[in-house]
Amino acid sequence: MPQEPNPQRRSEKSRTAIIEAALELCAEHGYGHVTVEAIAARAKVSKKTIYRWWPSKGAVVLDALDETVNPAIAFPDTGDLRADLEAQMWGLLHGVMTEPRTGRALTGLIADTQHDPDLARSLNDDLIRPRADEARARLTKAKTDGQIDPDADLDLALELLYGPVYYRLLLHQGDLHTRAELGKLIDHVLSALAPEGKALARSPALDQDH
Amino acid sequence: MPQEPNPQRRSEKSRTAIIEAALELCAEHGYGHVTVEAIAARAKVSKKTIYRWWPSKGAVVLDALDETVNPAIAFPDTGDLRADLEAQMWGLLHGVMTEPRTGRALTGLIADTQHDPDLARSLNDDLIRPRADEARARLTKAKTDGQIDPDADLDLALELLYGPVYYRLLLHQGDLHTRAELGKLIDHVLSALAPEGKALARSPALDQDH
Amino acid sequence: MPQEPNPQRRSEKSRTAIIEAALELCAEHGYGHVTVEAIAARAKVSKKTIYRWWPSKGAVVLDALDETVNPAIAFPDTGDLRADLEAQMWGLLHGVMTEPRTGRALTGLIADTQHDPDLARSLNDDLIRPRADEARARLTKAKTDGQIDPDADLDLALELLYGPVYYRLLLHQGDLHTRAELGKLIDHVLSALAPEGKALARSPALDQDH
Amino acid sequence: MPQEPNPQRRSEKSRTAIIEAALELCAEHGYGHVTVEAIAARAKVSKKTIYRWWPSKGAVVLDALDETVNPAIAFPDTGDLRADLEAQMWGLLHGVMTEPRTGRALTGLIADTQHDPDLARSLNDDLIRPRADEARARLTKAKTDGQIDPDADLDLALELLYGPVYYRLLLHQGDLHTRAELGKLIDHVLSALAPEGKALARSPALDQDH
DNA sequence: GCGTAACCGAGACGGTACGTCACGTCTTACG
DNA sequence: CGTAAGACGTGACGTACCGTCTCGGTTACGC
Repeated sequence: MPQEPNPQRRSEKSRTAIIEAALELCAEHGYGHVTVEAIAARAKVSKKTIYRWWPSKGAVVLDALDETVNPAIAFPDTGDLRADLEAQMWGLLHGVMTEPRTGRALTGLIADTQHDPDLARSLNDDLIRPRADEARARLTKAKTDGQIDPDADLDLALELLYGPVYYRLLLHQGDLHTRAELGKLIDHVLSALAPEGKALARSPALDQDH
Repeated sequence: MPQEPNPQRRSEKSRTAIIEAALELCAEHGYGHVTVEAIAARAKVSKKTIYRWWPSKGAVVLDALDETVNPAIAFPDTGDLRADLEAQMWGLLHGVMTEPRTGRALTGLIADTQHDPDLARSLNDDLIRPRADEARARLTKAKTDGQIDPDADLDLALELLYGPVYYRLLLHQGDLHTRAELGKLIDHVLSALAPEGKALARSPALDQDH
Repeated sequence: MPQEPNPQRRSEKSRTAIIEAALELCAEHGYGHVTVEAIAARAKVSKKTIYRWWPSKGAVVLDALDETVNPAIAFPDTGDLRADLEAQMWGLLHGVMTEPRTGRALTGLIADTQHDPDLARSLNDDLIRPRADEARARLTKAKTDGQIDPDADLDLALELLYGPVYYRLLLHQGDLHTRAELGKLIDHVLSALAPEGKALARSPALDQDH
Repeated sequence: MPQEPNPQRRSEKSRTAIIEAALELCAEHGYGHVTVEAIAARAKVSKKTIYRWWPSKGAVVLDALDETVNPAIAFPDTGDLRADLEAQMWGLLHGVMTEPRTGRALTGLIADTQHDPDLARSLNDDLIRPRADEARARLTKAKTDGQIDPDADLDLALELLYGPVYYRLLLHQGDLHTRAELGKLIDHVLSALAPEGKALARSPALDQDH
């Protein structure tokens, strides 16, 4: 029998210490230089205890992010779609990606998924997709409310919003969007989503700064 | 790559064998499972020879990609901006990212840049930025020709084009854009760039498939 | 050996396999061509396990000799000093130095001490000095018993006995003392140690063979 | 054809620089830590040049010692056998073994002979045996002159003289004989060699210091 | 006195082994 | 039974030297 560990008896103290240690070490040395051995040492925990509950360091960090990051990137619903989008995306940029404890952890985690399909699945299931679903739900609601065109392709819109953000995160790591750039990005996408009557002649978002 | 040692009598045979071995191993086992030892063994070369000319396996793979990938993603100039964009981006998707020898190599390389700033710089300098510069130049030319709005923000446009592509590459790895999706993406961005007189009432790209 | 790590749960099986492998490899290829990697491979043990408990291959071989060699060079006490000396020295020559498993190991070890002071100290403490102490004790007892001159310089005597033996071992490696030569050597030194009344007119040991 | 190097064209400058560098490096780091690469670098010489003329670093050091050491250990002949012996042996101890440039070189060289039979042969042929032959010749002359017993076993005598010296050199490296100890050793051996008429009742050399 | 063949410096090359690191598994003793 | 401690086999790391091998350049012999 593979005899899975009985989660009833799991030590909450150890769990917390491990998650805490993982984030701290990510902040200090960067995800790539964090090792299971170091997490165990920092958390005063046996390596066995880590491997009993998680399959890899990536899974630990994912759990850690899951607990830490949610408040910063929750999707609000104030009725003002543009404000809600900006709030959530700014939370993502400012509350997660530039926070030392979580930013390097997140990019490292995404990096790890390139050679760990299980981790990729977990990351999507636990972190990425739920946010996307929230965002899609918010856009769908706006569509129902008549704030955006009923024919708009919401998935394309989501890619146009989040693609550039992650693109910069992963390929220009230090150089994320400023609040102004973020605003321009959102303006552009939203203007294209606008219902026909309210459509602007052309998207102002692609005007240059002047 | 910053080859400090004066490459006065560098062995071209070894160099080629190393680059070839690196790409083959990426194709077979995935970038993350490639080791310098394996490259050396496959290329029948001493590890020292690899370390003499490259600082890390990432640098080797970068050089390998640089040589292999350029034809597929060169930026054409047929006069038809939309066709040129689609050709280049489809080359990127189809000729690089889904090619076994280069696709896994590229994503793994990007992953590695998350904890190797030198590699990140090299990747940008040698691979990413030159393509972006070509694309920007093509757009600028189109602007000069009056095909796109003189006030258009070309950098934003580039992010809107390439962001979603890399976003999918890195976060939904198996699931890249189809040709149709790519076309829609390009249509959307180009329509927003169109000069004022020719502006469509609203971007057709955000219509759903029907 | 100064085993810093607390040897609480050290694997006896590994320890034995390592020591055994070390001696076998010395016998097969000679100490100088033995490598830690080869010992590890032969003993089916990780290199790390060797380095955990010993600082160098020399230390391993020293431990191995210590366990293997002791019976052959124990100092007997039959009451007959000359016989005891000859027995012990012949054991050293025949039971250690010409045994394939130990002979090449010992000379190689001594060689290594020339550039490893820690090893030199260990070799003296664990192997050389204890034998010298036993021999000195045996001579001291003989002095007490009146078998040798009470004024005799025992340390000089020890050097005269063992010096030539090691001298040949290290400088004429194949060509150790025969039993007859050993007997002559012992006779010479003992005759010089004889108490005054029993002194021979001159040492017969320096007569040539005839 | 193996085309041996033509010694006529050999660069004396390189030869000297190599030998000089070898001894310096022995003095600085100890024979065991000297490498051919370091010798080449120090002597501003190509490795190829070293390997062209010597088969190994041991051979270089042997040549170096051969040139440097001879004056210190030449065997004098003043007519006074005891004085001659003491002079030569003290030269060996003081002029060679405790000299930084030569002492560590010599012991390291002897160490190396334990796993290099060619080097062992060269060392004996070039350095060890010639001295032994000189010593034996001096003793033979003394025998002819009637200063020592015509039946004396000169080879045993040589072993009794030099064995203890090398024994200490190799096994108690820091702790060589003092002049007094050396004198005692010589006295002991010579007294045993004395012709019958002059024989002492017993060897005074084995009396303890008092 | 002038080619030309050898030596020379420089250092790249294929190798072997080094000693270290982290992996993921395991064993032991405690609570 | 979960845990802390940590030894274990595995395998890759990046480095150090080995001894061999081109390279051009320089030197000195022999025609």
